[in-house]
Amino acid sequence: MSDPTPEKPTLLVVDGHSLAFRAFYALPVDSFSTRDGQHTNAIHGFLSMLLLLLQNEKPTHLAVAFDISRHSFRTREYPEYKGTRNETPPEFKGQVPLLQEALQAMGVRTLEKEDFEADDILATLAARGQAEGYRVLLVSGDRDTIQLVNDDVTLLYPNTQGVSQLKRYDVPAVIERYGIRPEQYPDVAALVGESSDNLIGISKVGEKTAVKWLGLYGDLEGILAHADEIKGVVGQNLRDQRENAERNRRLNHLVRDVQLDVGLDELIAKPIDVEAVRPIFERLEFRTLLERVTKLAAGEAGGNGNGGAVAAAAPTVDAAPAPVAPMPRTLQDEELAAWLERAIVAEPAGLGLSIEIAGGGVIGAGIATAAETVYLPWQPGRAEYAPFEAWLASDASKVMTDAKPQLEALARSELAFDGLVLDTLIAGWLVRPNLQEKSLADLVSFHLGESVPQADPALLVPEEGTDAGPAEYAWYTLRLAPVVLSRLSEGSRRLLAEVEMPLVPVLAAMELRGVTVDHPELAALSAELGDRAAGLAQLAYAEIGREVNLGSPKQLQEVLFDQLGMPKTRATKTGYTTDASALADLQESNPHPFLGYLLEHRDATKLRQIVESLDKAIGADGRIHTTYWQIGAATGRLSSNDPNLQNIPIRTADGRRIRKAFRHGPEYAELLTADYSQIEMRIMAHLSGDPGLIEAFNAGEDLHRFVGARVFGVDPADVTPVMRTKVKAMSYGLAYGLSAFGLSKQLRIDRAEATQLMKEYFERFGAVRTYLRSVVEQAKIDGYTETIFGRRRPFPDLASPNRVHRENAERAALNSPIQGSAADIMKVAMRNVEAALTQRGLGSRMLMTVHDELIFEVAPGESDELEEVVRDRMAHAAELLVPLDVQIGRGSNWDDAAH
DNA sequence: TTCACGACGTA
DNA sequence: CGTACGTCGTGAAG
Repeated sequence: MSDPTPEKPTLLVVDGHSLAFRAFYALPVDSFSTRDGQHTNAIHGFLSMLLLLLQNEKPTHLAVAFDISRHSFRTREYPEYKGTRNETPPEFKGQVPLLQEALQAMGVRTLEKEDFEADDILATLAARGQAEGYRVLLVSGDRDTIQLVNDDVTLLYPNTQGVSQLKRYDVPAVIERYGIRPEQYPDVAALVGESSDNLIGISKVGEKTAVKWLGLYGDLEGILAHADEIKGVVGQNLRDQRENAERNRRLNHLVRDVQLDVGLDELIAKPIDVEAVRPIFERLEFRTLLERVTKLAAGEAGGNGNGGAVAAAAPTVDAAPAPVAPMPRTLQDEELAAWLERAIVAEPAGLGLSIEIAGGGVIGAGIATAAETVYLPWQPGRAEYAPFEAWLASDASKVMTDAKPQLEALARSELAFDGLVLDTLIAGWLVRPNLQEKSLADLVSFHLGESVPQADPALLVPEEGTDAGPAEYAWYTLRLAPVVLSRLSEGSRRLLAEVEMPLVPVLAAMELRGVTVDHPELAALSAELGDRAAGLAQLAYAEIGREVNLGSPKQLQEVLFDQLGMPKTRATKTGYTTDASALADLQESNPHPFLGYLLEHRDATKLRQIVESLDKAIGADGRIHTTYWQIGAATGRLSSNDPNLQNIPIRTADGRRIRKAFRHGPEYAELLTADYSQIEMRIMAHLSGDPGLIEAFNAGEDLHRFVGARVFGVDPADVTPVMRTKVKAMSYGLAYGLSAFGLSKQLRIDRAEATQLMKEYFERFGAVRTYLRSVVEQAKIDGYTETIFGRRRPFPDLASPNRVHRENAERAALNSPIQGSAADIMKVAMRNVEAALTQRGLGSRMLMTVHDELIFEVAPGESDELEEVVRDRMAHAAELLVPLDVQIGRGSNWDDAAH
């Protein structure tokens, strides 16, 4: 392709900050840190990329440019410039000086200039290099550098994800991809705006319009000169907002004559002195990179293009392009059967599979081995796909990404399915439960350092036929499998295989079943709550003599603090809180009827919202089908959405009326609910091994009464309700990292009493305190916490120098093994209950889960057997030092079935 | 139309 | 200055 002109020297200039930042997001921060906790992913990614560039491009001259600060002449002209950028992540910040140190050791010149950005240095060196007869290669992640491309200057631009696969932009490439010449790019960007720089363009003007105008009028100046001729809303917007475009154009113009106190001859690329590099690389624990440097220095660089042993997302340049999915073939009948037979042998760990869905049903499927892919445009009743259907139904191993919706589509299309051995989305979540990767594309980007082909959003004129289809998805899924699995601990792999994967079809079945909800009941309740809210609003208005929007915290603040002159409450980002507890405090200190009406109005409208959204979610079958998000919570819990069935009110009588609308279907006899009682406290007892707490559970009497008796030194019979309440709040608060301050606030007691209460508690249950401390200590050593079942959750912020961040992380770390173990136990229970119901051939079905509760639809005559099975499977989902107590209730609706 | 925020429902 | 979620309406930005 690009044939380096041998007689010209090559000047390579890299935008250090932007590439390091790309690398930071491309590589897993968890996988790249030193024993003493220094994050190194950005440094590693950057250097890995640089080494490949050195190897492949063989530059004769080399420099890396950095920004000195966020401030430059641009921010002086326009303070909002780049103002939307978030705070630099702390994990990234410390890496830049280390990177500079490493570059220095490698003999690479770094450049920076007060008041300018790195891209201005690139522009300046590009101009100089061209003038002095160099071939110039620029590496930058900032699109503004496109303007620098010309016959002698080529831009290497990272993909949307990371620093792998640098795209090579020479003049033809820019024209092909963007439809304009490089020097026209800033005009387009000025019109369109650049949100990442906080530069607002002309409203309604996108890239297509901008390119069209450039074709008509040549450049921005010409466009503005003819602004009067442009019709319609966009023309008016252009005339109204031309200052935006003019300002953007001034700001995105790169300065090409920055005063740099360095000559090009000082940028000569020197051979790397391995011994000079060794100390810093060893400090960064870069073994593989040191080997690569050694090889490069020894001139052995060649063959091994992608640096095989690099742990993750090995950056590649043109010489080692990312693998491309094989062209899918379409097979039928015997040919399909034969292919499947061979494929199963070729991929003993399973074939990649991706189901194509439309209208809820199956319309196609992609199947992949490492070397081949097949696409099947499936339709019901087509005999030519019988071998595929047989394979689907068999227990032959399948690897999928986000299998659940696909399993549901298969079920709707009446295709039997078995053999799911791995869902890479779930596996990826176990690697990084704090959830960055929510899709196949995210996984491919993170774990493979590649991007799934898709219409490039940066394209001014979209290409056609570049989108990946089911066959490609299946192929990427298959390639992800070993990489993701290799990043899991043994315990996590077991959790995946034995808990998470078996749960996928269980959740799919629950979602398909849904739950019957009574529409007339909800409609009546909604109307009643609506009337009540309206009445309360009128009463509230009367109190203040005007109408405000009671749902607007902003307007409420005016009423409370300006009009009524109440004392200021806790500060929020945008003013002062008007939340329920603050209003209750105000009611005590400054009683006013308005406050009461407001609180009641809030209750009524909130409930009405919930009722309305539930009502809207009732399907044609009279049932609500939620979606459980298996990777929804970092602790391991499930989340429920669309609608969320895990936050249905229960605490108030009106709230419980909503639960009364949850019914059993007509073929069923009743609902059954089963919940773990005090599961988190039991897990605390187990994990801490506290003899007192264990005794409390084994004694089988009321836990809080037992604990209260110990704490207050009285007989269990003499524990008063007040004492019980205090102890209960204390016990539950412990698992959340509650402080004496928080406890005093919640119980409305003074600090001293709260402190005393905690002291007494820990004197009687000392192992609990020891355990809670040890969780955080161990997490600081390991960087993660672990549940009873081996589920891990990393806590990078435990090392944060920011006290607020660090203490937040400490509380979360404290809670994680407890909440997470409870989630593990419930998942095991669900797997086992579902299996038992199937095995016994019961008609009763599991419908819902709410963290520590399961809800079933009971088939006629099965009540007792179901209760027995459910109780048994839930109670024995885990063997702890204390028994797991399961409370079961039955009734014709969810509320009646509770307790 | 999209987004951040405050508020609030559950475990 | 108590963990984990999802959803709603508002108001500002687009």
